[in-house]
Amino acid sequence: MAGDKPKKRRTPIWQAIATSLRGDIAEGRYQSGDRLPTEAELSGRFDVNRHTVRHALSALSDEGLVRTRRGSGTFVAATPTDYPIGQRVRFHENLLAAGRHPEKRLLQTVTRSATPREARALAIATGDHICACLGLSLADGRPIAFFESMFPETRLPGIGQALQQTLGVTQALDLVGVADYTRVSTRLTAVLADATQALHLQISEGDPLLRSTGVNADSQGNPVEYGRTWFAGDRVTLTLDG
Amino acid sequence: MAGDKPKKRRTPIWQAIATSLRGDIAEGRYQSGDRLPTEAELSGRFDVNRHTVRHALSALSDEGLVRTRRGSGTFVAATPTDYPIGQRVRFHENLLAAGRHPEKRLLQTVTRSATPREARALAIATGDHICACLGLSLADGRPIAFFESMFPETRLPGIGQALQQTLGVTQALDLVGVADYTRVSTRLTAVLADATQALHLQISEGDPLLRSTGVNADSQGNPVEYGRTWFAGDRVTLTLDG
DNA sequence: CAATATTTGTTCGTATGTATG
DNA sequence: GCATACATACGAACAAATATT
Repeated sequence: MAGDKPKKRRTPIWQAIATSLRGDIAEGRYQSGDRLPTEAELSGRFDVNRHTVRHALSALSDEGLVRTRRGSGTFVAATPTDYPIGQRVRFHENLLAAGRHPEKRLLQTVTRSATPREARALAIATGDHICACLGLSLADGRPIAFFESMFPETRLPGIGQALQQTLGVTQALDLVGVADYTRVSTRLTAVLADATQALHLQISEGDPLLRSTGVNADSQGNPVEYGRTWFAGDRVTLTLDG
Repeated sequence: MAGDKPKKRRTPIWQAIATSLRGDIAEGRYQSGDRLPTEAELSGRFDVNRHTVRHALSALSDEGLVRTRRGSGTFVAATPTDYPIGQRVRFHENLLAAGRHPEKRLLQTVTRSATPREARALAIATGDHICACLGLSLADGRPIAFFESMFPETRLPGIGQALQQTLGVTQALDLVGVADYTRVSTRLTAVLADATQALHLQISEGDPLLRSTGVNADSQGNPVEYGRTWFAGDRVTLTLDG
């Protein structure tokens, strides 16, 4: 039709609305799982046609930020948990800093002999006793990772009891005399979930997992933990700080 | 039938066979990708039943040392390529240092407008032109990663031609005046391969991929590249140096 | 393309030695 | 001694995927 009547708008209205909603979600005004206002309400609030609101919502949906269900509404998608990894990996601190509620469940703790691979990683002799524990990490009640952690019992006497008494690796290691520890190596790859992992993580067999293999060492460089963690691919994003 | 008095055997035959084959592989007698002798040949060579050979091969397969293909044979598994990631990611240098032959194939290069997400990542205005290219990274002729790389053409005039002339990102950026660049953010998660990715990576749809999303910036901190890379989960292990 | 041979995968069955209670 | 369970080892036949002619 005719040319521009209003002032030359550099950004389309729908993008402005999308940006606004994106901000609301980012600031936590609408949280994961919350229902956004109806398209009618939004078109009233922004004083635009409902089509324009739909365009904005469509963009957010493309970004994976929201999901719409016909007849039900538009919902904020479950945001993947950002999980920083680096030289210091502290599960509870990481998630608390992100404003989430961390939780850890120990499923099993056994003391057994180290396999050759485990012995090499921990720099102990094959057959030396290690304390191995399986567990689950949750954020806001949702399982996000399944882990297997091995501690050299010969180097850290009493680590077994310490792990069962306390809730976190950091505290347990502190109890047996390791005041500080840092990550000396991390290896990452992608695998498919087997039946056991799927069960614990409440996902389906064959879903993608991000597997992290790492060694933590004390300040003298002695390995104090060799662990493998399987992160649910759609619930976690590992972030590396440049 | 059984006239023989079997001597007291401490280690099972199948374990001895597994150890023997493991040694052959370790000494390079069978190299990565080579086909082992058929089960029939092995059962003849070791003078045992095929089941016994299969038991040994099964153990090696569990260790990830070999992989069997029905109707085809048993092959020495290709060792996953170690791929260090950190503030400096240089594909060619990384692989050359590991004694492998790196290769890069550009599949497509187009210039188009940036989506909001891309614009945000590159710190440009939505709609600014970017040069987007799809490609494939190979090690020793095997595809290991599929990538999508976006460059801000407004900030780096001529990047499109530079990319098509040269073989690597580093050289192309050098041509348009970016002498050095570092990674300012990296995000990792696991996903399943779709049909396109599976085709290019020569894997199956639904195989696990490790997706890396990252931004590279020049020494002043201006983003010069926004890229996503999908690594074949069973061919690559990302390593982080502590 | 089709027929054939090769090779691994699966499922029966049989037999022996060893550890356990 | 006996019953049971488990790991090991051999034999035969067939199914299914692949390679070759």
